[in-house]
Amino acid sequence: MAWDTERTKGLLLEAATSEFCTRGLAGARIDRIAAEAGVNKERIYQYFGNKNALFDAVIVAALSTLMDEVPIEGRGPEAMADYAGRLFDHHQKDATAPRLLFWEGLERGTEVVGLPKRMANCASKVNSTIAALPGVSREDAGDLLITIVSLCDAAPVLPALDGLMAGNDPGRAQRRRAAVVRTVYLAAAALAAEAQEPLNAPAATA
Amino acid sequence: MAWDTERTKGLLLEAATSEFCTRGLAGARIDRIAAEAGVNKERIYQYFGNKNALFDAVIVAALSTLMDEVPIEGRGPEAMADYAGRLFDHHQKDATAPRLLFWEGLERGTEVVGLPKRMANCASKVNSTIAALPGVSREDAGDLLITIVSLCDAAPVLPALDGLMAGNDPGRAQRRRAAVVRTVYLAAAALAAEAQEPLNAPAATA
DNA sequence: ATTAATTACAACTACTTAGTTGGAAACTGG
DNA sequence: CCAGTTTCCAACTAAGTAGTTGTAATTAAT
Repeated sequence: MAWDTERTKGLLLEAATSEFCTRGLAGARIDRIAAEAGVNKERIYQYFGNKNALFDAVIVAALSTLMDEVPIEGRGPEAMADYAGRLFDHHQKDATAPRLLFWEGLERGTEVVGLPKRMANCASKVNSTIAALPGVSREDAGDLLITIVSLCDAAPVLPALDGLMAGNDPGRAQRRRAAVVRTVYLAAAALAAEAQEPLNAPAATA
Repeated sequence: MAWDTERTKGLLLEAATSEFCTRGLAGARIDRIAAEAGVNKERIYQYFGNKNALFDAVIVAALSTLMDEVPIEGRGPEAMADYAGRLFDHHQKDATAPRLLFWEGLERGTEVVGLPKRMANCASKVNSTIAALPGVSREDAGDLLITIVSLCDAAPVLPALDGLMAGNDPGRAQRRRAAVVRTVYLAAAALAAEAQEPLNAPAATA
């Protein structure tokens, strides 16, 4: 059996994803990642460089995977609401992506890694949004996507907020999901309507 | 001059707020907090106990201050949209509260400190929301508030998202603000309308 | 003043951390 | 089988880390 370096890299990346997801960049421990992967930690430095570069690799891999796993499908405001619902469900099942996204935002600020690939991913989502809502501007499509991401990704990262606001009743996750879907539908429908009749500009900004 | 222990505590809390805000719980350094406050670090252990307890004190102080600084005023969906706009502006000027909120969510999970006080604060906001939108249920009011917090607090914590989606054009912060305000208005108006005519239930959850 | 408590602080401890190194083991082509 | 390269790993290093302690200064009550 030849040295299966790809497998080792994969094990390391998987363990690192789990560790960074739960503890963040500052809280993650290289030794723990190596131990969980069953690999000597020196491999991390050979394959990825250092802790920061490993974090970068985890971020790029996880967020790019997510983009493929939850596509925008169909047409009209319903399609965007449906997308939001599926994104919400996905994050409810596995909070890796939203947690990594917020870790990155908090610990890295505006410094983004893997820019070209991620910009391409975002542009692709913007294009899908425009396809779903013909006539909507790129700016409005981007804003709608940010709204969707904010609503779907904040929920699993702020698990206590639900309980603080609504008490401990069961089924509040489902109600939260419904609220997100409805809000996104309303926002998308407003953009679509505005795109149809752009002449009577509503004073929405006031 | 007597021992001004309150001043010392205040200096420590201020320095700790800044340190935890930028670096989080795992990334913060006790030595750095003491140095920035111009106080010996042993004082931290006398006054607050340990690093975690200091973090707790910072969280409770910062979030409770915020609740008072940005009140819900007026009636109708416009009032909720206005509240969202002021919250957005507040966080744009000073991202301390949203950053601490997300640090807490990521590093602490569901374990919330200062529960009674914070539940009271949330209940107060829920009551204000119900006052602004008569007939709305506590659950829907809480959901609307979570929507507002998600939209307003995610923006300063994910500063890169804007650029990734919409490019680097200036004024995108203002457009984002307008989008948040409009979205909140639509969500609040829908809840208000539903409260007026509760008999024909729209299939919003489907 | 004297005493007893509190507040301040520098030095210290025990431990953990990211990152390195030197050499052994496993694979490759000849 | 052999030389050269790559992969592996245990032990090591140098620099922090949270938290403690012994002691001196400050205060207020006697």
